[in-house]
Amino acid sequence: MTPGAASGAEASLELGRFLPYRLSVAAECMSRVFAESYERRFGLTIPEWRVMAVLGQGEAPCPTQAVIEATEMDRVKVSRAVTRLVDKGLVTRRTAPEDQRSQILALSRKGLGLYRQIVPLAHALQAELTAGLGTDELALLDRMLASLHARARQIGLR
Amino acid sequence: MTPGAASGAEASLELGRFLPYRLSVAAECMSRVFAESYERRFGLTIPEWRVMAVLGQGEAPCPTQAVIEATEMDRVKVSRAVTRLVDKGLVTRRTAPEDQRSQILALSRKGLGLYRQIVPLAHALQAELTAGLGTDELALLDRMLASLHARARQIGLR
DNA sequence: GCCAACCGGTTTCTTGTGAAAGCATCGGCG
DNA sequence: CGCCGATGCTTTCACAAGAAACCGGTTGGC
Repeated sequence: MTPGAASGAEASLELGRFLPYRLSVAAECMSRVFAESYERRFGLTIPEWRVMAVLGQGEAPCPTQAVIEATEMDRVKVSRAVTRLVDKGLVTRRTAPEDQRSQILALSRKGLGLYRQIVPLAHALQAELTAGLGTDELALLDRMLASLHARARQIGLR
Repeated sequence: MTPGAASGAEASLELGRFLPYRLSVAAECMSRVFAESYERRFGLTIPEWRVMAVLGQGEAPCPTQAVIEATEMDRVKVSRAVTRLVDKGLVTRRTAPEDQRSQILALSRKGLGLYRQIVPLAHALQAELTAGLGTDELALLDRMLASLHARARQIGLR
């Protein structure tokens, strides 16, 4: 922190040291890298990938609602991603027997195959990005992101 | 890290532990909080606020190009944000004498007034969000974000 | 000087997003 | 049973974002 500016009430603000900005820019840049990679190699968008990621982990069929929660994405976004994935034959969608409104999603055989191709790439890309950081640092990063996320969420809902 | 999953080549991937996802979700959530606050209290969008933040720091008139670089935003985004700010009377725009293509931007008196209102709020909100973290941790976070950003950028440009 | 490539910035066009409305189903309560 | 609010998901609508085309203005090579 700049000498003579210890309190939280400075008159000026350097964007480059402003956390929300830093976080947003870093996240965006990172997302772009992944988005491009997924798009180029697998023809997937990030929302589509996120849905597949949820369906792939555990491989259990899963109601849409659970996907919405697990991906933290908008209902609409999920709905559209699922539609596209079904069109591509990567995901199956059947209405739940016990509640006809809800839908049970699962990876198709083809989808599972693709998922198994993507996962190693995702891990590799993540490793490449985090190469400069130690595992203990990464653990701390994780905790900090969780803390920031939780607080933002708390403030966000009024 | 999960026991028995030390290498980077796991068969599965838990979205909740996947850094780009975590980062993206946290940043988005945080942005929403700020966006809502800026909008509600000052009628500004985040792109608009970023432009003002750059113009406010140092208060020196500044060519558009510099704003584009400092905010890491798209040319188009900046162009539109500036237009709106000029319409609102918060920013002045004159063509540079030495190069008629380029434009020199600055906060108007009114804009500077608003800027001085926003800065303390921004700091306060940031403080609230980071309340759970120590200053040393925050410094580390800053370094890690820089590292991730730099690597992503490097990978990004082919 | 003149023309072509270039550059700063805006406009156009396509696409993705989320809020709100819509549609179908479900569960509770009279 | 039959209504009515709640719920799961989709569609519509308005708008923001970025790619590419565009429009002066500038610069460098001849």
